[in-house]
Amino acid sequence: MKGIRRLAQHLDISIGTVSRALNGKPDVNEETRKRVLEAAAELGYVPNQSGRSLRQGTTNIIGFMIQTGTEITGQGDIFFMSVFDGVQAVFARHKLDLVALLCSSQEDPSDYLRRVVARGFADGLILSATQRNDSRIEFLAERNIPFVTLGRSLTDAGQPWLDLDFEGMAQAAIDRLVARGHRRIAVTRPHDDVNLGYIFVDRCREALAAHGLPLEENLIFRSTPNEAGGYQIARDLLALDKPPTAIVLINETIAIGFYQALSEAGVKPGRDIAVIGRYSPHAHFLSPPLTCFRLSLRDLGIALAETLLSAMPAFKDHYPDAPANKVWPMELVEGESDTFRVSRR
Amino acid sequence: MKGIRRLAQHLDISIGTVSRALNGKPDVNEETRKRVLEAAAELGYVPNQSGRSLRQGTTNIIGFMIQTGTEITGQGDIFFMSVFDGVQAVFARHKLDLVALLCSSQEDPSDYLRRVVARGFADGLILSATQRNDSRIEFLAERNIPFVTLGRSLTDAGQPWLDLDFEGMAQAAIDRLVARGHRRIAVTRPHDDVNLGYIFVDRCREALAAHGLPLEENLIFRSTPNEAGGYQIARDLLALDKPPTAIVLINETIAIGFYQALSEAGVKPGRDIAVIGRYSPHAHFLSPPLTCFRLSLRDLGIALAETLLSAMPAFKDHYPDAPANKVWPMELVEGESDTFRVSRR
DNA sequence: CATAGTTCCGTAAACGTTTACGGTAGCCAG
DNA sequence: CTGGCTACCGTAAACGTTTACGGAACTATG
Repeated sequence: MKGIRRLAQHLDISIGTVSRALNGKPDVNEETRKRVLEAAAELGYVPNQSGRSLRQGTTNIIGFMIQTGTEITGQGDIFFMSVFDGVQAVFARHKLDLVALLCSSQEDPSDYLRRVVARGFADGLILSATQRNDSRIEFLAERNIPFVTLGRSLTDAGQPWLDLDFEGMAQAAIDRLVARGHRRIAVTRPHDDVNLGYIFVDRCREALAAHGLPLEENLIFRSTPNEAGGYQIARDLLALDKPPTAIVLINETIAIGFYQALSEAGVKPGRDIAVIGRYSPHAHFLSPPLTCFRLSLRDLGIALAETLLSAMPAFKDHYPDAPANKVWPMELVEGESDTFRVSRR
Repeated sequence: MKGIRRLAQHLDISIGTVSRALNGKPDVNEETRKRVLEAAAELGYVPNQSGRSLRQGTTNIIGFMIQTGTEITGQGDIFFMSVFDGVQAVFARHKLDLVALLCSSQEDPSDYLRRVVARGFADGLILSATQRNDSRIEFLAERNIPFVTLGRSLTDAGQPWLDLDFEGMAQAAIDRLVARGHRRIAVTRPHDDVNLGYIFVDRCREALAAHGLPLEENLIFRSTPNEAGGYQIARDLLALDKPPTAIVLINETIAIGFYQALSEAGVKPGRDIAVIGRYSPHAHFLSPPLTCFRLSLRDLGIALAETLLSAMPAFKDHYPDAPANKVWPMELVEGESDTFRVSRR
């Protein structure tokens, strides 16, 4: 005899009463409920997840899908760990558990979803590393599986999404650099599948145009979102006949490699070139400290969770005014990497 | 009508045959199997996970438990993403899925296990951030849930474990530095709960003793395993009356902050002090490049998976000679941060 | 032709829960 | 005493699978 039956037998009451007692249902004497809870603790009983979700049609699990093995966004684990923490803070209130669904770099993300999610593994999903065209979105929308994406996509099934405010960052960075006299400003972008590259570069172009300046095509640097990519960018940049006087880095970790390549060439950020980047724990420990855009990842996680829950019928009424779409603002952290000014002539 | 019944009705055969056909059981005509598979693809049928695991008593899911919100090990996401990738490479062969179980920093890890794992959520577990005394180990051992830990623990229930070879690193680093004339060598360690600190420091002490040298207590630096921790260490170190001439850093990211604090004081690694650390993608992009110990995280993941499977009855015979315990060797990557020599006098 | 063996398939039980439903006992009002 | 209400509890069905078992239809063997 196992499970709830064992508990019921031990207490000499029916399994129905045991179940009701454990789940806080009303139709049970407070005295017996107390006995049940005590016995459950004593015997170490925990309800079987499969039995429960089979009956209820719900798993109380939310999946956060991330890809392993590759670096798509260059957002390190610090990034995810912080976001996770915010998400969990919300889910804990509803007895939901968060797990990270790890899609191997060997497997197509949509196949992965079909394999694991379509079997009723999770009640809802958070998608990260959203692609510019993302078939996962259609897949989930067709099946009516609640989800929210971290990152906008051209694929639009009316899904909720949150994203970082790359437009705001582009606008603020360009305005700031132009105000300091820069006229030839470089920007970086990740590879073609990543939507934020388009969003960011387009807005940089607009912001420059508003000042009557062009975004020169050879000043748009494409790279992998890691240290080596930043290193390569700096090398390419310095090899130009007429290098730019300022640059905006879109990824976090590329700053490290970028600084190093500059250093090897005797070029110093803030003195010889203006650099603006993204915050990461190391940003403050570069020489000079990186001027960068930061946001609260924990708060972002909280917002992700609330937006997802507002898309789930069972929790919708708890979050009446959670935004379905939102760009998350970033704040500027002043460093000394962008103090280089260009005088008008 | 839903699920397998719908499929069976559509094909006008029994659900038993459908199930056998889908699961590759022998007692089914190849012709009908073909029809079933086609119909399943057409109707988009995927078996329900709860129903299946309720019946089989197995979930085909392996959990990799990590803690969110806090930085315990200072191993970034790059660390986990790479390990995950190796683990998945093995699991894919057995149709096992890997998910990361995210334990909030707000919750006790053992309570977490009780809540989610004890309900039959996963068939096996990989534990990371193993503590010096870790109650999770007892909990899992009592319940006969197969698991392997990444990191040794004093808590010994005969569980399999893998760990990085901190002894080998300590020995090689100390020998190398002593050979270059250093006699006052500092080491770092994480906070008290983390076992590797004891392992590492103890071996450093032994290695020094073999050369007739002491490990001075005030040259053991304790810090958080992040950039800020490294910064603080360097500040404390430079403030000493008689700073050491060499240091071995046990965490990956502390090197960045350490370098920065040195730089601010005009002290240069390789020229004024010898530094040896741990590999991370940024190690090569520091100035000068960090001499560090590296290992293949993907291979480590593969070994973790194989060791876990060899502890699971259902897969034991596939991995007859997977080691139950192993320290994973690290290789030295030569940089220029440890070229500083001290002449005997 | 009888028997045994093989191949394939259908039936039904089982996994561990939750929950709709009905029933009993006690109480109170008429 | 009757009827209705409340409080509590037991029964059994249901969730979607897998699989042991048995049986039907053939084939092969003697």
